[in-house]
Amino acid sequence: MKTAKRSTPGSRAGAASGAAGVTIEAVAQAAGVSLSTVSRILNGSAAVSPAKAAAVAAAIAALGFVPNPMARGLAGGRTLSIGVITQALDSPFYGVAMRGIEDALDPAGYSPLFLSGHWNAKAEARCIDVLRSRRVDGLIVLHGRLTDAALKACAKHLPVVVTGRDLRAPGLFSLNFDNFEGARLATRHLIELGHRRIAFIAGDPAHPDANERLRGYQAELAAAGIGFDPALVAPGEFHEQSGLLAVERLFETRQRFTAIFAANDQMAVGAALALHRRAIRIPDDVSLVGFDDLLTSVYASPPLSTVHQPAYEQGRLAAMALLQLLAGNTPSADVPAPQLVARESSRRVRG
Amino acid sequence: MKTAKRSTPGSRAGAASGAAGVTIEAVAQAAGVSLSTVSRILNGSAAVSPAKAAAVAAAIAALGFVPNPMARGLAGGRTLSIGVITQALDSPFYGVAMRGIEDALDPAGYSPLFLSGHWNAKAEARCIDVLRSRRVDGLIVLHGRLTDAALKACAKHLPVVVTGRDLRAPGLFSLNFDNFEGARLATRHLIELGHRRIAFIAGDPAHPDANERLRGYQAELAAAGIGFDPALVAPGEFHEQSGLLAVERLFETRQRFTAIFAANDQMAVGAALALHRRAIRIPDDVSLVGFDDLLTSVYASPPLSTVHQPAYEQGRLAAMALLQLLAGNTPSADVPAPQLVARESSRRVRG
DNA sequence: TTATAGTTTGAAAGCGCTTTCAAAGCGATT
DNA sequence: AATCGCTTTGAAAGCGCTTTCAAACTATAA
Repeated sequence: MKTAKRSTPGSRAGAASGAAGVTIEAVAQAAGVSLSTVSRILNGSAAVSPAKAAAVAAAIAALGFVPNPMARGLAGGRTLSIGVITQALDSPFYGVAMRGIEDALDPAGYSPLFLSGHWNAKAEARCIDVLRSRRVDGLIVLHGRLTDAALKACAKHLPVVVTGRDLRAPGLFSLNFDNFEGARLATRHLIELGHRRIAFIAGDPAHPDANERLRGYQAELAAAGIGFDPALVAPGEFHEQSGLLAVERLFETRQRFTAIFAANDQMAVGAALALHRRAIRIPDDVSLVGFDDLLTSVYASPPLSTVHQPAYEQGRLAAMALLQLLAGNTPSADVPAPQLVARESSRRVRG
Repeated sequence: MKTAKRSTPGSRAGAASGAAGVTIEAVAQAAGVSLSTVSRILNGSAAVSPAKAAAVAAAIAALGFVPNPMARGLAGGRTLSIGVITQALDSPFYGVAMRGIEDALDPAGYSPLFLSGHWNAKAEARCIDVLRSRRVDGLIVLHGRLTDAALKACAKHLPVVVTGRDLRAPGLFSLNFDNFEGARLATRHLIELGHRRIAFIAGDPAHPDANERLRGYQAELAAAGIGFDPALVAPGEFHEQSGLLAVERLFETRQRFTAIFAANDQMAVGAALALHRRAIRIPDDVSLVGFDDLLTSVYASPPLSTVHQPAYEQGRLAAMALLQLLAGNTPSADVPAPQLVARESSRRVRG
């Protein structure tokens, strides 16, 4: 069978649809030019007479030729695939970013290759090895745990775009969201509603975003002349369970507060459940504000007031920046500023 | 630079970590055997003397050799990559299945290649073309919209595993979940709690699962001697908004019911919001049961009673079945039976 | 008209691997 | 000791493409 296939190169049993199996050689033959000329047209790597270019274009269209990414990769050309290191495939936040990446890459003919780093620098390093062995043309790292130095080193071989930090290096572009300002917005919202005792559920301190959000909370409190009370800050880990536990802890230590600001929506949801369990009504008894604006937050009961973080846009912008890098341009990207989305989980404090 | 690289094949500027750039030739040289022998050992494609095998293994370890998937793919061997057609990268349900796939594939050395079909047969067909041009070794289709015939045709070239249907063909394995039984379980749960007027929020009728769930609801009603009232069935489309709208419609048409069974959790969440808006308490005034058991359902307020669907397991089993197919075995897989998870959104009907 | 520089083109090498093919090795058989 | 059949091994072809190199043009200047 293999033998048969080899002896009749054209007989690839035509793909279901499309026409995998059509090689560059077939195109060259059909167009009456050499193999190299076709390649040059494909890659725009050298000038070719308009006449031949037209003939080749026609042949490509007629035969439905699609270049084989494997062969391209092997030969040292582009593979048209982009490695993406995400943290978890089922993350409600990164999932949306992944969709943004896919949508931006697709029209350019690139395919993303997603690997999970599991919030773990070692795993991410492994991902990079796999991705490089697969000859990806570029790399997008979504909020990686890798050190800046490791990322810079990687960028020496491969264009890299990273989200969640500010880093500038050759072949490296970074995209960040203003978490500090976002947290100020959330806190200000609560203050404007008359709240003075605002509890804060912090995120994983290993995560720079978490610290920025805490800083924003403190800064806005200070700006409003409200003293910062460390007892009102409950540690969390960015997942639902930790939000629930944080609220439990707040009650156990007998804190008094009229509002809670959770450093992300997942913890806010956990917090909401803790309140629900104690028959504390949102927003009548306690106002609740989250951060991220996950898809699900719109349909929480009540719908969650939160700071919108443009996950889709971040993914899309990261991909577009990488495309720019690949094209040899200097990318630029305007990550939308944080915006408060006031829904039904926050209201004026009861006088 | 290119020239320099080529003229000194070994000088690949050593990868950051690992050692991409070590070729099979280097291994052969180090082990004092021929290139083909190394390949044979790598693929187990022929008997090799133990002495040489040991020498090669040692050389591989010493050099940190990792086969180049591109070259393998080109040469007609395996690429160690598996195409996965999912519906949306940010789906709370498929995301978990994707994680299951990743976890099962990783230890076997395979990498998944995720593409979204957007619930659309045409898009899926395109995905298959891309995947085949990338020479994936196998295909996993998560609840595809492709016809059975298209899938079977595809399986002629490539091992295929598909979820969400029952289909048997050479090179094709399918995995299904018992939606009918799951819906019976949910309905029975409500009936056992004393509910007689149970509204049903249906899913997208284009989706076989949706119809199975409706059938299950009807069957269990019949089994309990409760007449089926079509007016109690509100159409939905499997997303939150449609769940909310469905409840609105139920109220507009002045239906009376003490419980709602939504064909998935996302619609249940939408329904919960609609009830919340009307100050109808769950479960005190109306019981609510969903289907799927999404991660987020545990933290809904109140936590949602639902039918657990093993998304992670389905992903994992699909991947393992494909691995079996690849190994030339006949796969088998036991998708766990549906299980009702009674949480706090359902309770005994008020006498 | 002929030499000169620039442009377009094709042949061929090579990317790293798998696989065929035939040669070599080896023990068993007569 | 010579032969047969089996297993192990290496050389070489080829997967589909990119890229170098040099040949073949073309236009321009002398």
